[in-house]
Amino acid sequence: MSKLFVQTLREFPSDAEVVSHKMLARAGFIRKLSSGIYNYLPLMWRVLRKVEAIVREEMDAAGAQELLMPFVQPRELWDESGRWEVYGKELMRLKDRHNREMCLGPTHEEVITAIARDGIKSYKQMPVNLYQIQSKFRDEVRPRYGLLRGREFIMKDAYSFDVDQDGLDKEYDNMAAAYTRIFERCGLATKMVQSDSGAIGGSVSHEFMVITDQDSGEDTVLYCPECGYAANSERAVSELEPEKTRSTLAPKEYHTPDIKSIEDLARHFGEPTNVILKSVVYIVDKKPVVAYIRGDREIQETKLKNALGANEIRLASNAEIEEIGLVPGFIGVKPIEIGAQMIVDNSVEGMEIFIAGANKKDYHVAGKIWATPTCDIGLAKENDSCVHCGAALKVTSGIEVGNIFKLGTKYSAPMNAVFLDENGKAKPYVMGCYGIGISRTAAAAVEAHHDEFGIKWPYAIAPYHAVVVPVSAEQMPVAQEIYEKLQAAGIETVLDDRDERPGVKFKDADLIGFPFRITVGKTIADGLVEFKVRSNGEMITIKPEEVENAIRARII
RNA sequence: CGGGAUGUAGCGCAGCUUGGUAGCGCACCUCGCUUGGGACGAGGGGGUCGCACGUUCAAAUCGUGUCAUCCCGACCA
Repeated sequence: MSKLFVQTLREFPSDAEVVSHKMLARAGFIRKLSSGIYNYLPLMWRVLRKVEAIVREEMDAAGAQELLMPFVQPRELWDESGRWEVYGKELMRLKDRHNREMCLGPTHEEVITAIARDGIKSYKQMPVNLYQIQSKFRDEVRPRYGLLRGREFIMKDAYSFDVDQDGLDKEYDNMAAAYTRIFERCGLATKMVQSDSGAIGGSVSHEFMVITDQDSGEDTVLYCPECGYAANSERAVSELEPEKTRSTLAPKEYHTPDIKSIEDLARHFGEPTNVILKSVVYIVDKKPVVAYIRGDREIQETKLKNALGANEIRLASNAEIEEIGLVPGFIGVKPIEIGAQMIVDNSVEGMEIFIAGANKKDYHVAGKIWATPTCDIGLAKENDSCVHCGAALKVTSGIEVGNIFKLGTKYSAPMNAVFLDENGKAKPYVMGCYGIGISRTAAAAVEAHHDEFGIKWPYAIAPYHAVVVPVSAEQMPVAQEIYEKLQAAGIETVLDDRDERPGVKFKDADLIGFPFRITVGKTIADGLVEFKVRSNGEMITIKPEEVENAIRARII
């Protein structure tokens, strides 16, 4: 321990917000170099290598082959897939000395597709699954939460190539099974949930979410306790009550001076919020779009974006709303007359008589629904009905540690990455891609396993398995002996040989999170040492020669 | 990109209002003492006060600009 390069801090760093960031920084695992960019110090690197080792074992066992692609990539490749333009500012671009445009790889679909294009010419060479473990760079608009959302992070990314959809479906299931094993071995309980495909693209995708009790999860997951349906809120679908909602107001115009919000309107009229039409104006790819939804529901912007096939979406400012001839707070159902696109959520279908803005200041109007096609752009909520079995949905927050996508020919077709089938016909590969955030997984483990004193590493990914703490110098020889025996037995052990008071050693041991602590103190007079389990606080007094078995009995 | 805040020693902070030779706690070094849950005493090392320009006899302190960091939002694997 005296030689271990680790500096624990007495206090949490002031710039840390979430528990994993606070703990890892204070316990000397990481140190920030720049916003969203961290040094992985020796303890952290040991953890990361353990996570990587588990990932490698399971990926190899699942038939994938490891390779390593360059971190720096040429623009030409990204032009082929069309993502140089689409990816946006998140793509870290740079120029070399010849003024050639390059980028730092945020993901490697382009490169791997180029590799496959050169190497896979025949259907006989497939299926194949290639993966790498490497640093990725994404210039996040707002990095935060330490390792949970860094700009540079370590990721395992795998890409599969198949001759047809059937092959892809099989590999997708194969990867899902491997992922489940990986996270289990890392000591993490995960849920596999349906997700939106985002910038990677493709038809079907799932995320692996670590479910924590805290609010540290950035994603919201809806799941059905009855049938097992689970989805990210960006994608989750649900059913509303079948009954129609109708306002009791007579169909006419009402004076509503300065009453703009749904809540105020509900109070003013003495009506429930579900008979009020909510209108929200967005700027979608630079054009205004008015989205409608039932007053008690919320718009899910990712769904809206997908429904419109859009790339960029944001709320319109009041000025922009006025510019297209609408009155903020009093937007009604006729923007189509002034040229803005309309999109209506399914929830509006169940509104028979409703209250909406009158398109003029200080007036609302009650009336009947107008006929228009609807789609799903609403956020599913807790207690909505499951579309599969009707049970009430539940909500939880999660940390996304892995995701799997069915890409199909999204990259192979535009990049002309083809093979010859049995009939000598050229076809694009059917691809899948599969990611695991290595550094995020390690941080998620801290989120899931800690207490007020520090980290409680799961045994499989702990930087070390055990620490031997001699209370005073007299106990050093016995401590040294135990340390050496454990090391020889393959249990990675640290001997706290520092000239510190026991309190300091105990605090550091708890903070760093060694799964097992062996304390050599007064009881050694009776030939006994104290054996403490970090995860559950179990503490027993045993003979030194029993320590190894005590540890083995407690790891599964 | 919008809103808010903060930059002073490795970490946590005070000093700034009212300009006058930069401080505290922890950490670090030396000595003593202490040893079952972050002891104590004495001595010591370490800072272009984010950077630039300006005002002034004099700037950590006032002004302008700039950069960085953090929080909320928008965004995102």
